[in-house]
Amino acid sequence: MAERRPTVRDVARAAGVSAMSVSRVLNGQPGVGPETARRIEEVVKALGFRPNKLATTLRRRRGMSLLGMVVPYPYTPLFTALTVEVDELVRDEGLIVVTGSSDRDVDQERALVGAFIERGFDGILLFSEDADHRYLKPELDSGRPVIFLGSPPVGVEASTVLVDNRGGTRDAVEHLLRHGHRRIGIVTSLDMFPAAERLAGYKETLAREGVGDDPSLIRIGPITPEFGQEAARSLLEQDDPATAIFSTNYLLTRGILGAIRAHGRPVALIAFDDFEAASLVDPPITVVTQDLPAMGRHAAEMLLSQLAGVGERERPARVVVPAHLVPRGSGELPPTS
Amino acid sequence: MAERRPTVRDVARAAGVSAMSVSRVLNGQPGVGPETARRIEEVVKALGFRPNKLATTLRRRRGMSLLGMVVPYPYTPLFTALTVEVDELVRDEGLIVVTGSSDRDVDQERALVGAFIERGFDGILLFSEDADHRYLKPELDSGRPVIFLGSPPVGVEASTVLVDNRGGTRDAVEHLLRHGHRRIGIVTSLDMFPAAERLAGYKETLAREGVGDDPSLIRIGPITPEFGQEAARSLLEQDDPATAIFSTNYLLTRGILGAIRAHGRPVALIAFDDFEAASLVDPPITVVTQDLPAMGRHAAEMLLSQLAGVGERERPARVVVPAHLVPRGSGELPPTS
DNA sequence: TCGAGCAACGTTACCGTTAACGGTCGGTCT
DNA sequence: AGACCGACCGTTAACGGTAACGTTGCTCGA
Repeated sequence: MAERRPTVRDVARAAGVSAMSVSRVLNGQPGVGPETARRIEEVVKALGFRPNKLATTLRRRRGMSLLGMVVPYPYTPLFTALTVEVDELVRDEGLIVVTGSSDRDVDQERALVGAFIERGFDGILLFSEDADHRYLKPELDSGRPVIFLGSPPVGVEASTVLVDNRGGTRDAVEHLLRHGHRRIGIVTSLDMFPAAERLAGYKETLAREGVGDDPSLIRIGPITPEFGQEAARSLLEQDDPATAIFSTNYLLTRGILGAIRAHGRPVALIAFDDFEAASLVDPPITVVTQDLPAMGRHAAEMLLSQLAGVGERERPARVVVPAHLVPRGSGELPPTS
Repeated sequence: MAERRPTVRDVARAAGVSAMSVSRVLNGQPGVGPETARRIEEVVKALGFRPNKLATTLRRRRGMSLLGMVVPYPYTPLFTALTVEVDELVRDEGLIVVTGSSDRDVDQERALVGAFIERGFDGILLFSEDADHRYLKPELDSGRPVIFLGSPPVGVEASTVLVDNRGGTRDAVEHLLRHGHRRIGIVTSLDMFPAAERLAGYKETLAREGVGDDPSLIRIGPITPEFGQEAARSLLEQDDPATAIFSTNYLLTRGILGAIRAHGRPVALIAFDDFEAASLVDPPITVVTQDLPAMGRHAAEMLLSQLAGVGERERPARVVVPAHLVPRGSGELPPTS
């Protein structure tokens, strides 16, 4: 019952040396004779000694070997793919990646970030929906890596990996134009940086192509399937309806799919962000995907580089990864109304 | 640059008291006069002091306030729903839930569990695919809660939340029989406890209903979409083919859906585990769902109860939550061949 | 008036590890 | 021979917080 785990002192006593020699052997430091080292290693094995990471981290002021990823909603394929990618790249350094969800709640997001910091996490990957990150300034100054993913930090400087939201949107809109559409509806929200960027890309592209944006084709609301459904329904049923829909978010897309099905006739659709069901439904959904492996690679690189250069704070980096159009069927439908 | 965060001692000095009084105020312990407490609280706020959880945990020997969930593959809806449920139930206790994936690798699973333990996680939620858990005995003896989800521990005793795999399978098979099927194929694997249970339930039910199981209707292989696809294809194209398919796992289901589509004609299908695309495809997929909120509730209860009764080890509990058949269309198709 | 009792603190020590520093000892160089 | 060196190892004191225990001073009853 409730046995204590052995400590360096226990090992030291059993081996007839000081705790310091044990520590040296464990960390591969010089200054211990081969015979002594051998004896210590034997005792370590015999007692099943494992160093206490809390104590080590407390003493060394770093080294929990934990990376925390904060995502706004529970683990969609998007975040998952990224986590997996980062995980593979940092595993060699002995780093563990864990994920927590803020559930789209800013307070919860801050609480989670704070929890990670308090607990000595070595770095944080942050898909933030917060509109102010100044509370992170002390941490950033202290040199702890916080990498922003998807949207840039507000009020502080930090390394960031963004997606080419405008470019991806431009490709989608041009794709629809090329297939004969002139009335392209967009369903989006404004409270997230990516969504706002995508709306901007939509307007830009239509303007550049001489189509002009019609307010009656724009639906802005909460990021929920319910809003997506209602928005798509009204786009399709209004006077002078949309012949194609561009969705800026997966949750909206889910609602839009329901509306299109209820509508009866197929409607052209391009959705930002790939999702598993996209190729299972009929017709398969044309999507704009973010280059997640690239995002993960950059994020991992930034993290490792900042962890290596302890103390001295690096100049924050910022990269933008491309977004790719993946034609699958739904985006190639001609106008029908 | 690289400023240190304030410590209790800094606070104490600034407030003109001892570190211990600060500690008492922070933990709501008695023994500090109201005026002194007020002054301390002011200084705490002014310095932005936040206690160092590592130091606290090291001293108190518990209290990282972290729960780790280990899942075999990255965050499918199944695990996600459970995490969310647990998260809500333990949040009041100040506990944070994070998730890590073993990526279906037993070594990785053990490494992750070990990492959580070393880092002072207060409890572990384990969706294990390991065939031996004796390595956890010391931890269980020490009183740290490890809750097994989905499959029971092997070689040790620990609290467990299981799903009624046999019951759910029975409902599915009976459902298909009721719709006129006599040749019901099953696609499954054996290396996981739930899959084995589901196969057993399948055989049991067929036997009880006087149909008898035909080896040519059983496909056992790795849990991958590729195998699912190949298995379904052969089930549908062999002599005396299956008229209905029962899938025991989501990854298999994905492959099976592809095979059915390639097959051309609709085929009755019931899949274990719900998934998002299930209601988006045509026809919508009839599934057997696990009662995840109930699982989460039980798991959280077990955890909290074990955390409350520190030291003394509780008798391991075991509960089985029901599985429900959700008819959506694909399971109600009649035999066609 | 003494001291029992308690509130309000401070001191010490410890959690487990390691950085910084010191000491010892055998050997080399001049 | 004495100075000097480096390899090996131990001692001390942190890291940040708090349990356990002391200390102080005050109140209040006998």
